[in-house]
Amino acid sequence: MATSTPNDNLGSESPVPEVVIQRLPLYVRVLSQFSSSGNDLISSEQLGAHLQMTPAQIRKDLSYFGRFGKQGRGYDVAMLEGELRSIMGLNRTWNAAVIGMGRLGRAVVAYPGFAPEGFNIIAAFDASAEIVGQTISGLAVQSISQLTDTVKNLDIKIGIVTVPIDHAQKVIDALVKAGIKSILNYAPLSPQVPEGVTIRGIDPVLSLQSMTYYIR
Amino acid sequence: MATSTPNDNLGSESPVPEVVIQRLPLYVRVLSQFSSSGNDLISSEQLGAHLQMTPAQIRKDLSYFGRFGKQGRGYDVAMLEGELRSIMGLNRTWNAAVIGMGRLGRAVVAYPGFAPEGFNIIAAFDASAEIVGQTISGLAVQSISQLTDTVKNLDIKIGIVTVPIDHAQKVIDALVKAGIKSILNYAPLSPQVPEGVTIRGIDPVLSLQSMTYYIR
DNA sequence: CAGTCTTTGTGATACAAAGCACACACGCAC
DNA sequence: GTGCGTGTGTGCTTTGTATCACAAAGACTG
Repeated sequence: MATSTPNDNLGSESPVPEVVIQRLPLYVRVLSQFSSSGNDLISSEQLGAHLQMTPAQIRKDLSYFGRFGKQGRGYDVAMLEGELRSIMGLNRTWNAAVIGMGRLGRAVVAYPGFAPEGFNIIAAFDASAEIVGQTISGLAVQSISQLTDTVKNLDIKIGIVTVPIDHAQKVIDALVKAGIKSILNYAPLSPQVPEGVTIRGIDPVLSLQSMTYYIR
Repeated sequence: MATSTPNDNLGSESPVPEVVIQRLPLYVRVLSQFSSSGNDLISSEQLGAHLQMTPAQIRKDLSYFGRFGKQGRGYDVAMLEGELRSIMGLNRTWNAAVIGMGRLGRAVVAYPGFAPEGFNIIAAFDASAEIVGQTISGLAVQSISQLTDTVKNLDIKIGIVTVPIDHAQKVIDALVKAGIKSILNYAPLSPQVPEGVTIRGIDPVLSLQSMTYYIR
């Protein structure tokens, strides 16, 4: 779905294309699979086969960040995974907050896939007075009015938006105002965010809609 | 996440770039919002403002399919939405099956967002003998061995994969073998699919991982 | 340790997508 | 019906991304 990200030409930092950044987590994933299946060396060819992309593209992508391979042998799986995690900021944990504790929000806080990857949901918010105060999956649901304070106090860096569509933009604005720079949006709208804030949308309907074209 | 799609140079049909196809549902969404807020004319400028993209790109995208606007006025909202829906194959309903009736599969079949957009989940499958036979959200869970038959009998065109990662590739292969050409994959792996099959992944972790780079 | 084989890293090249800018179509006013 | 304002559709240019292809680096072989 729609994504927006810093163009990142601030100063002279990374001129690394956004697409490349989006592929790195894929590499990390394949590498971790690969290493747990006993291999400790991998070639760009093998990596490419797993991801259905060309070896050249993988080498190009990696070359934005350094020289991690050895000619004639390939890449040390564990080492490359570590390097990529470090580049991406994945060798640490990140605190996240979920806003919207309806059906979807409950599913998100209960989802067991975040924590193992270092994403800890440590706060939950809702607008409804009936839900505020409840404990859901071990989280005490707070009022949205406490958002800014809690974000500051708990060092929350990521906001996950699971409110109904008609509240979504307001909530996103509030997150931005609270200083959040990374937002994961489950609401089916095209959100407006200022430059410098990255937002990614999760929207299965949009994915389905873009597939029917090919089977029409 | 990883997507794969027909390169679509079959015969001499549409040389329409994949990215364009992925944007059309966004246009449809904004148009439907816009019309329900009383407007019946929209310019590429306004559309662009909503989606944070340039007017020129929108006009270019639309020009792949025809000339829908009127100079000096813009686009008739309802008409354009209708045209786009027709182009995308969204002016009909599509039958879908969910494979994997664990936590995630249950959430998917219970999700109320699919049906209003014409995606009807009319079959559910699972490998576990305990789950097969249960009725979940009104669907009688079937054994995966019945997949091919049911797909044929019920005219199912879309497969939604919600099985654990270590079964996902097998299930995807089974769907492909059953003739499914559109797959929505919730399992966190990079699936292998033959050409001619479109697969889209829903993976919040991947989205989070590609955001941390910018706030590292 | 020379020769061969493999696989990287990367400049050069080809391809694809986005943006610009303007001619032209349409609507409206007078 | 002439003239003006607005916004489309699109050829051309610019920007961005992927691929090619090859030199150089390491490993292994006898």
